[in-house]
Amino acid sequence: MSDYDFTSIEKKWQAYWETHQSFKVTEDPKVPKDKRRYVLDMFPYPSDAGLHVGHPEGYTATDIYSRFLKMRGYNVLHPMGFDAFGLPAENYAIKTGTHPRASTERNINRFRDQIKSFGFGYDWDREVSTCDADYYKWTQWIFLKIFEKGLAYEAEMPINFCPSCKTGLANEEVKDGLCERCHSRVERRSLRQWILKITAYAERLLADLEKLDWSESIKVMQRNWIGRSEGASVIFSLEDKTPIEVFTTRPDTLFGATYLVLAPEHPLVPKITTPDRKKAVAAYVDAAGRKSDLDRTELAKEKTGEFTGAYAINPVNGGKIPIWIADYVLISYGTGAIMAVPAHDERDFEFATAFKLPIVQVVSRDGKPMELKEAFTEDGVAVNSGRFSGLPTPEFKKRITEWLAGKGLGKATVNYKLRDWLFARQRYWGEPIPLVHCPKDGIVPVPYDELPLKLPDVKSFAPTGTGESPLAAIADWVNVTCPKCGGPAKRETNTMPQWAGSCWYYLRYLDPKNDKAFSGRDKIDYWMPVDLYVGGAEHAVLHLLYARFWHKVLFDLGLVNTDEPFRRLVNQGMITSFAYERPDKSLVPVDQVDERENETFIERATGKPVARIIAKMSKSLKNVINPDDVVREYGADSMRLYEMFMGPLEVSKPWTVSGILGVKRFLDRVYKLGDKPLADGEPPRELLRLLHKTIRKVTKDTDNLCFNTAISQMMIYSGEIAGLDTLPRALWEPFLLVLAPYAPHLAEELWEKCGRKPSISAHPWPAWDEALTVDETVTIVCQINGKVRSRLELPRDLKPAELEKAALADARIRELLAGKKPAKVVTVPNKLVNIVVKG
RNA sequence: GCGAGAGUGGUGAAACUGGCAGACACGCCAGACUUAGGAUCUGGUGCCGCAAGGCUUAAGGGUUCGAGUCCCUUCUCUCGCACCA
Repeated sequence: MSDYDFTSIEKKWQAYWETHQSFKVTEDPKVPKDKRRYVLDMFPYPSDAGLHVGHPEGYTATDIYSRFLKMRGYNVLHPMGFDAFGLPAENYAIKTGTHPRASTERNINRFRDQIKSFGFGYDWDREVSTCDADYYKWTQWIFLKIFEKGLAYEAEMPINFCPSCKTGLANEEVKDGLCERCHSRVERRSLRQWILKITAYAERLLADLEKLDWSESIKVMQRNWIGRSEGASVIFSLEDKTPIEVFTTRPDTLFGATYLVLAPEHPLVPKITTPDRKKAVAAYVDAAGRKSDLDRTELAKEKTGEFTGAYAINPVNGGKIPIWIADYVLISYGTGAIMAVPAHDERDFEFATAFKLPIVQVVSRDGKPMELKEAFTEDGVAVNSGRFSGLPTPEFKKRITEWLAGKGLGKATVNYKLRDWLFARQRYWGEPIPLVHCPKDGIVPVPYDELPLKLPDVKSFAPTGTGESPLAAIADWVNVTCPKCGGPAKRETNTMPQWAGSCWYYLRYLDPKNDKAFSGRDKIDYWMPVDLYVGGAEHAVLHLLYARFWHKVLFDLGLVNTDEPFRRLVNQGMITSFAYERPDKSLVPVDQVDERENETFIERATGKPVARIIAKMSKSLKNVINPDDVVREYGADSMRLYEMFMGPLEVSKPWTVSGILGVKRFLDRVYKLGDKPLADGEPPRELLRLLHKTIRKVTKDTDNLCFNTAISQMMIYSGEIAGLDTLPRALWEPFLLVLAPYAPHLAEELWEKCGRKPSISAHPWPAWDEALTVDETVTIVCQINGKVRSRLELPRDLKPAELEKAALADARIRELLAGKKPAKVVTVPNKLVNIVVKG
């Protein structure tokens, strides 16, 4: 008897797969379209911390699924690569002087080794790195296509600027006013920027979500982010007839508009402000300009504003209403101006109350005015609205919009919260934007045949912080001749954001070495779209929105075959860890806590009890699990199996050491089963039945990504056959086959040990015989008034009358009935009999 | 505040279209063998009760012969959004 030496077994088979190119994929034209699958992982950013346990969770899921599909006869594309441009490498370079390329390469090599140590069946010939010139050549190429299509523009405008990362950020990269990456407070700064017109695709990005098999929560996040709202734009005018356009979703409340509010940045503000209000207004505008978005929202409780001294005319009733400015109105949404209806909008109500402005009710619940202690924002029936009074809200909206349109005073309008995508970074380690600024010809694209525009070497990686990237300091790179007129010109020195490379990497995998095109059209047609995309939910509105946008642009250019890239998306849950919390909610690192009996935990330093909680893994809590350690101590197969056994893929779940021991024991048992002598005879009937049930369950569960229940079925099965002295081949080999996607190294080893030729991954998946899964007898539950009172072991498929008869004949049932007559008997074939008695 | 998802043993979790709640695993208990490093094997283990039996899927109500599952109300947690007019 030998020990389960997982380390040498895993090394052996990883070497075998590598030398035999077991997972190399080609575009075999004989395989029909419905037998091809593209299974994609979100590629990692190779940080210097190495892989964390969250990475192999998604990767294991897709690996099991891909191996499973392959065994079922599919041609499966399952590639891996690296999202390799980005700030951490650059920051490291600033600190140490190491070129980002050097540290990135080192990290990639480490990541690749780590990923390989799990035995994932990637086709490594298709590996891509977004920072390779051969790759970013095509990122630049696609950018130029976007530029040519008029979807990229340059603008100098106030933007989100992270003072710590020293670069501008897209809206999607700011969370609660903090930089999504480093959590510094984001400032407002005016910078020259390159911006992509993602808003031009807002409607399609929204509508096409319907076609996608994605989790509802991600779709909702994207919908909210795009933020479509239907309403009307209405033109108010000043006394001197200057028009002011506002956007409202409630044109039905026009009669209740008692003042207008402009954003402080609104261009009309300086023009309309009366001399006596100039000083106060200018001070307010200045203060608002210096506030960050966070400041503006943090102070949300107290409404502030200033009266401009000007008045506007309400187009529906000729009412003269004051015009205010306030920072609760955003210049970037709608027209930067609103009509305020305090009776029916909470914010306007607050503002009107604070500044003692009139509140006029124009909607009521039932057509009769009611007392308003707060804004009534629901739909209702119009009041105080002239000849529109009495109309229900939706009808009113339609009628008033038509009326306004007829008078040229407004029209139906759709607005989106989505803003254009700020696409320039004032940093070094990214794709150079391939444009040239010529004093004569303006913006001139770098000719396609000069791509890639290579990232030059620099002396200093440090961002200047002035809105210029480190590239600006390299005179002989910056100064060029204009591709158009040949005169002196300057290169664009901004680089692209990290998201650029990941917008299309799934297309490069299809044809990674193509130097004529970003990807061959035949390859795109062969594989696309991605059938299953697995990754973390943190990219819900960043990568996933940007990639959809680029894909749609490529689709419109006729360069790809579908208008959506990722047909099905699954977000794996986070792997968390236990930590401890004092009664005051402060956290205690795990190494400072002792466990006592019955689930109590004591902080060693104080001797006081602390509560066990589930927390994200973090260095400070000392609860980080390093996957390398796990592979070394328990083996890759145990790690794979454990991460899948913990619970459903989509939910987050805490790591426990005892949990991995459980699956390790299972693999130990399976390994020992391999020592039993094999027999060729007919296996026992019950075990054969269990085998077919197991094949069925593992097949269906794997297909549905329900790996935890598939594993539990394999545990049950292995437990049952463990009692045999000799192992019928017919029970053993099919089991190894269903185990193979889950614990591929062990399965290969045992497959070889029982005399089969490797690789098991190339062997067809076993089929189950439905007839063989059927039990001869079934347990019939006998209930009286819904309570289980007895169980009967009966032949299958008895008729209802027979079931009823059997149940009523049961001694226990007769005793409990005590002669009472059943009022009703419900029977469910092969399941139960429920006897209903009264009284 | 709004939106989405979720609340099942000591723990991670199962449960198909309403039909034996708690599969599988951890932990714990008992036994076997005896133990060199998280041993292994067998049995038990939702709660209350000596027992018969009763109770049990966040709480309460409803529909139903029958509800973890469907409907209503409330509570709690996680995530996302948050002056978007």
